Amino acid sequence: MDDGAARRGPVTLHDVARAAGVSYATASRALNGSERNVRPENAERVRAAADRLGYAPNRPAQAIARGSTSTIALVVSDVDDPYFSEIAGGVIDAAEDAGLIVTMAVADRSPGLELQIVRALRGHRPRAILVAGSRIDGSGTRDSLTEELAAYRRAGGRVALISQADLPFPTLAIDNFGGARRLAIELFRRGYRRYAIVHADETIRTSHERRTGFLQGLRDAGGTADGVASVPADFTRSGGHAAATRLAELARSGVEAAFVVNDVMAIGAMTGLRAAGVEPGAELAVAGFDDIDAAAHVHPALTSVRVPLRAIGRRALETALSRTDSGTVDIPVEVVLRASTPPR
Amino acid sequence: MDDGAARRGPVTLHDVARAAGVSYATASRALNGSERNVRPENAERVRAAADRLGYAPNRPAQAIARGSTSTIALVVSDVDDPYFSEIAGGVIDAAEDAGLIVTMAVADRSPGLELQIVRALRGHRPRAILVAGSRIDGSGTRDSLTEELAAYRRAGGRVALISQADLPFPTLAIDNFGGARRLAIELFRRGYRRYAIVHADETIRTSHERRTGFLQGLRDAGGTADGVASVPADFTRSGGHAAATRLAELARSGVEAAFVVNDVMAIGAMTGLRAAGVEPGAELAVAGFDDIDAAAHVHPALTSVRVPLRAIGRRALETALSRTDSGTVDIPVEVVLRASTPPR
DNA sequence: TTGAAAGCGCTACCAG
DNA sequence: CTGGTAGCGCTTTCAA
Repeated sequence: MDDGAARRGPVTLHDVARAAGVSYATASRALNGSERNVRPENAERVRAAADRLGYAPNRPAQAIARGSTSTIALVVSDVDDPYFSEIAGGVIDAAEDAGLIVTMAVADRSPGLELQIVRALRGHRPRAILVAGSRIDGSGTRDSLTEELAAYRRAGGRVALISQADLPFPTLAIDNFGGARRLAIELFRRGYRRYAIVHADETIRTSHERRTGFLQGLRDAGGTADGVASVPADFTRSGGHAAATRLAELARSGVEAAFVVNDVMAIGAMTGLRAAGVEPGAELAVAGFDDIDAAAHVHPALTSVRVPLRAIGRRALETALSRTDSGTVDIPVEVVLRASTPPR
Repeated sequence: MDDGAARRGPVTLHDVARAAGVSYATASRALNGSERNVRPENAERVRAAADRLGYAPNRPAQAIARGSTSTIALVVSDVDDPYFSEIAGGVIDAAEDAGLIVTMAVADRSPGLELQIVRALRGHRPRAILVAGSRIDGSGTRDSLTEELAAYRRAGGRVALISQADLPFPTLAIDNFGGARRLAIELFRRGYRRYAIVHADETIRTSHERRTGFLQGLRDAGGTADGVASVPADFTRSGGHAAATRLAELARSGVEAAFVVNDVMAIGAMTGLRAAGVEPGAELAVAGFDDIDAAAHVHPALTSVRVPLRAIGRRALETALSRTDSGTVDIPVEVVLRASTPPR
């Protein structure tokens, strides 16, 4: 009755074959091969033996024999940020559907680290490498990253980027400029005339695009971009929170609405405002961008621009895997007006 | 000048060796081996060639040759939940320090899926499998999961569980009962006498432990657990949000404080309360559990029980990897009183 | 210090 | 339909 289950080391296909009384090759076919060319009776015996022994095929071995793995590599800037974790959720979902597993690395918003990570990941021979995260202008890492990814692709790998326009790979481009522009128009229509924009460093592409889009929207709506107060802040919740001090002052001096370049910061700002004695929504309208899950669940519910994060994650995987080399995929966004920007 | 970089397929060690004019074995030693027994001059040439060709060692091949991979498998219930993403962040950090990469799977709070995932993961021969997520009583999956993990370990794998006491593997146990108990005592000391508890299904171990711990604390503080209102809810933010309706009624009928079994739900509840016209903190004190990042950044800041999530992630990896088979590691928790439960 | 060659577990091709 | 076996890319003895 002892099939060797107590032996050290994993059960191998060899063990299974012996236990089932068939050849190595047959066992392989029964378990993983084309399924079609092995007598049902034998196949059954092999499967039974595998089960009994708790056999799990050695993936690295399969990978090397087949020349391709069943993993997807995902690089994000930060797992704790809902923006990225929602994207990651989408990728993981889609990967699971495709029988793939995802390895996740965190670049911590450092282009240098991001480069290192991609290099390391390449060695794992994933089916695809997905990189999510705002490009940082002038980091000097652009070319190396491109070269790294190009080498990977030359070797047969697939690549997709999320929100990193202008690298020569299939990219899911989020319409930051257009979304912010339309948000501005809607806000203007609701009656707001005096604005503040809370934004991050100008080298962060996303922040820059959203800010300029918003200003353009103001002009397009018939207003002016002059006199819009600019409040720089960290690209994090505490950044938003910290910016609230300044925002509270501005509110008291007549500013009516604040556009914060992402929801995480906006939520931080709302909390900070409340702490500073300014009621968000009532005394200062606040709008964000991304429409993360939490946006609809804060109080007042946050006006935002909906970015279909989970769908983007799924789509990124599909794009990478699809044979046809789609260039840039434009992801449409949509303004979502909520209670934090009541009509005035 | 053409080293074959334009050839299809990845650059192999063989290519590097040839380019450097040394043998395969030497190249291997120079790049990955014990480093010590290759002439510096040769080592340098190999490294240069590798660099020039953009060589990245084929990990699956190394894995099979060495008999061990450099990946860690992490199973969580949900990536979007800060509880898990903070843990994941800790794991990824620690893994990076150890030169390991983490593959992440999401069990979606389904014990069945969790089992399947562990089975699949086993095939990837990770160095360790880490499972985070509250055990669900009576799911009938306990024994199979144990067997799967045992088989993995028999084959040389390492295992660590987070908050899943009572499976026979090294476990990081969060003191749910004790933390909730001490929270109750502190709240009692602050003057609260009439309570409600928002909790999830009793089969969710974590929820159960926190609820009973809180009740015990009330008794230990000299109060009574009788008459504590029980509000069942989903183990999610919207669950907490939905529970707020009931909570608002209770507040109006004299309940002074609500203990919500986790922060995500508690934050949802605070938002819901505000929407229902009850000011959290002022009209109804609210306390949560976990002390996720957001807890300190909502308004009013949420009283909670601090669970060192990131540290737990790091620790889980260390525990799994450590030779000495530590049994259960007790993770201390700490009550953090904030503005959502002002003294009364 | 180096090279040759035997595996590692599995797939896939080639005969039977 | 089945078995034998040559690789896959790398590590690691074993000799030289």
